[in-house]
Amino acid sequence: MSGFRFTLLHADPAGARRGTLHTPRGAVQTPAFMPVGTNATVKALTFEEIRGLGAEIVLANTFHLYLRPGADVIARAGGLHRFMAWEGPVLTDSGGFQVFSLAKLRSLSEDGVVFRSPIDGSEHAWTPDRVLEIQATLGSDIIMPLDVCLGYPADDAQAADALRLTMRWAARSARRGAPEWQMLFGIVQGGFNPALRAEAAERVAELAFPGYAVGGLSVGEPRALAYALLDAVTSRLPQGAPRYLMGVGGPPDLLEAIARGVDMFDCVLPTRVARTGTIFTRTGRLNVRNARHRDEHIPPDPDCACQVCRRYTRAYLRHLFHSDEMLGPRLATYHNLAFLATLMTEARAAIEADRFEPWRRTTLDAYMTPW
RNA sequence: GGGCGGGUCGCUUAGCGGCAAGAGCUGCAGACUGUAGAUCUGCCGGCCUCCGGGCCUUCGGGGGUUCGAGUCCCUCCCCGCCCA
Repeated sequence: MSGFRFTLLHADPAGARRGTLHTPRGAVQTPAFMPVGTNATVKALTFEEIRGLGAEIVLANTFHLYLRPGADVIARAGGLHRFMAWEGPVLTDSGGFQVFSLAKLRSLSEDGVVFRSPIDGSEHAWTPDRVLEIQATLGSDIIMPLDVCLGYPADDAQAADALRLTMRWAARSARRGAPEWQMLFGIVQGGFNPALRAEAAERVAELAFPGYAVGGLSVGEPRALAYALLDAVTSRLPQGAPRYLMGVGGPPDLLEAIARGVDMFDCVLPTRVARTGTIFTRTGRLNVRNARHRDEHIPPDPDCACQVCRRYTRAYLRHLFHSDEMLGPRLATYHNLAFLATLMTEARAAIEADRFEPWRRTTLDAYMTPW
């Protein structure tokens, strides 16, 4: 794992952290939001645009790319970065989440999972080792171990079972380790019981991963519960390693999680909702399709300085969406990602200046939409 | 002038004696958190509602038959196609 280093630059008294994750493909300033490029594409945008809007790292998906076009194709292309023409760091998800949410799970055993492809029904067997091997073939920078993902609700017995298996897989993954040019994170699961989460955090931390992910949150559980679970986890992770909250990306959630010591995020929400016309603004989310925007000849978010907000209007975006023009999803996607990039930039500045809490409160108060 | 076909929610249409009346589109809203350009949900004649429903006005116009008519009959108007 040469070339990787996480530097904790500053910690807010309340717990928010400002850091830099150095990778062989560039540094990532944290807290950071990682746009999701499941199929080796952040839907609707080019990577030039992704770079331009301020993203320093993107997520791609092992599950999807393994099934199509196949990790071997990507390897022959010269690796994921060359394949998709993104020179910055890439984090790949292990595919654990997708095996449980998208595939037809055939069996779950000590050795791994057997599932059917949602694309062609073909059967595949994944072990923790195999998943690391696939990610090595893909050539991503930060990789994740196979884990067991639960939906909400899940009772403690289920969560404990899933956690035990996830932990044994984590131990196997840690033993195998990653090539020196990759960074392997550990994943903390544990369902919806704070005590179980705390135990999971401690045990994953014992495996001494260079970074830690928190999985299985924002899957339908009450927000207050998610925050409590997060508290239980981050307080038990080593200070010197980056913490990555998987799958979280609503603006208020990001601020709450940063306050709890999270450094990295990924989420499909900003890009997914953008494709149906929902955009983030400093006063909350809004749907540009709505009739009230028909004659609003103002920027999508008047408080945003992104390329979209500098050139286009709500009325125009509304027209694009109503006309089913592909530029609508493109502009909305660009704006939402730029919005989060800016939000992260502001959060970093606030932490550095020891004014994260007041900044967070002000920002949350202005952001009226409750999610 | 003659022969067919047709006029039902903004559009396209279903309906063939019990109908405030089905579908699709549009429209009006909502959902989406390790991806889903997908999809799903609610509303879409008016008024009231204790949300169970209640009342009123509707299927080109007028008249009629019938307990009951968008549906059957007469008549007028309009549209499309064909023949002259």
